Amino acid sequence: MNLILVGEPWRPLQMPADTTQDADSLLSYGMKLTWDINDPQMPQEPAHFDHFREWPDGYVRFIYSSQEKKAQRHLSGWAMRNTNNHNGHILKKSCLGVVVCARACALQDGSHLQLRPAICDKARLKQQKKTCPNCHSALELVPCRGHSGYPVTNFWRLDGNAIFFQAKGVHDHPRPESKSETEARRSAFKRQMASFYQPQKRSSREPEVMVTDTTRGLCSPVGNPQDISGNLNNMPAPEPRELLDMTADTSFSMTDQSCPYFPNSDVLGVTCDLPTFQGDVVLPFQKHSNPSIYLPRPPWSYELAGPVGPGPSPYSTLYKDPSGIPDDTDWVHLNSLQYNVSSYGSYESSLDFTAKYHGWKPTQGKPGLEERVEFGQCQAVTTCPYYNPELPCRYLPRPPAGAQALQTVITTTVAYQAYQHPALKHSDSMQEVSSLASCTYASENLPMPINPQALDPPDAVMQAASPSKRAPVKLPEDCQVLRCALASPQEADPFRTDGADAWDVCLSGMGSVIGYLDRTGQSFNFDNIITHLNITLPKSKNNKYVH
DNA sequence: AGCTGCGGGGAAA
DNA sequence: TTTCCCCGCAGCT
Repeated sequence: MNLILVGEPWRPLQMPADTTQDADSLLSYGMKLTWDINDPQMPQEPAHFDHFREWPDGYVRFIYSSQEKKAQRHLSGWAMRNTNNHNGHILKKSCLGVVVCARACALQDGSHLQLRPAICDKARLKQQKKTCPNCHSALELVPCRGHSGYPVTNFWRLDGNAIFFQAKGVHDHPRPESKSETEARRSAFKRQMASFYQPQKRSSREPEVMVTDTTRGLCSPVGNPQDISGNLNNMPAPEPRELLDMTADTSFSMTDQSCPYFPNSDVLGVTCDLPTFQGDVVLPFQKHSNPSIYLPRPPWSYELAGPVGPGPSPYSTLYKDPSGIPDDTDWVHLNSLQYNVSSYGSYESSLDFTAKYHGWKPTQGKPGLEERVEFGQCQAVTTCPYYNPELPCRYLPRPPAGAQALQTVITTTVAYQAYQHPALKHSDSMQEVSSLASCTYASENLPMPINPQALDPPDAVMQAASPSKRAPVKLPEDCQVLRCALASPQEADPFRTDGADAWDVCLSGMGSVIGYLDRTGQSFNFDNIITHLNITLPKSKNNKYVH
């Protein structure tokens, strides 16, 4: 197949008339232009800027205004650390992954621990020495291998009045706690600690001392042990857009569960032991009925264990003394069941996907957009980064190791069906293709059909299904990725004025889908499966860093 | 203490 | 040569 993506540099890609409008509503501005972060000359004076994306994923490009504060700070929801690329003009960051419980213990609501790895090496080592606040087993760092076995990389480049952002790779791990959440929680913790040391002053007035977050319509009494976790009522005021998005979440109750509680009485006992507050203290979060309120990440599915790339598995050496007292402030209660999809941006992710999804309709397919990349063969790959031979079931709460084959079969079938639908109807009718699911390039905003002939279904299926194919799928450097996504303009953020951002739903692989559906008891039908096909494409030869 | 950016330098392909 | 990563340092919060 030939995904010919040759566009005139710095010019918006030409779209067929009947799809231009849709494309405009789905493309980020950065993706409409053809540029690479390493280009000697960047698009000059972009006409538009993209909204800041907190959770960029996939091979995406955005152009932010140089006035965008978050872009200025090179922020990301992902835990990105600076990586030296020996290029002073381009800031490169690589993803650190996510810190999880080594035993993948299920919290009270079935969710899993997903911490934000400390950026600082020393701090991260210190962090990993701590134990899971829920089961007291070790914490482990799940490295990101989403870019050809290497961590996903983000590039930032300031050029004129624009900040160019380019991401390479697809995160193959759940989202960690976002930086803002971490900071908010830590600051909240400090405030809570301060209040704890003034118990008498507060106790007499406790009914009056309500930390009210009017922006979220939440309040809870300070000093209540349940409040120690300090999350909801101490979260920073969201940006207007985020606030709007929260109110758009139909599952969000403004009244109930405003007071988080500790899911684990053991933990509660620990955290209520004031002396232990002096140091790092576990601050378990209780998931809100809508966890997106303060857990705005839809963790990737864990089910399909997979290779860890070139490096050794980090999981085998992480068990520690389970009797250790949790001493980490950095843990958050997540619901991985509802959020096995990846949405983009803090505002996108604040919405309850499960509530939205059923109202979605497939977007219109788009004829191949052009990218200044030379395409050749495409290869469907799975994203299975968590396989650990020693812990074969760690992310498979239900299927035992022996069920692998069964899951493989199911995965095969569904994967092929998911693939085949667009394939069978692709050639002449984009609308028919898109009636099933649109395949978007680079996961965000750029819908582009996948030519089925290049996907080579058997190969793709085999790779996704065969246990023997669990070996790391080495991809060409800087390969491009096509990700089938379901994007619904109708469901796009209604508060977004430019309509540039689409709701992309990307799963980390068919196995993830199956596992998710399996866990949630949903049937294997196409509507329940949002394909996430990674199509690798050869690297552009001129993709070099400017030195 | 931790985050961030810069830069030196080694390893691997 | 290119592209990784690790590491240390300094500035900042």
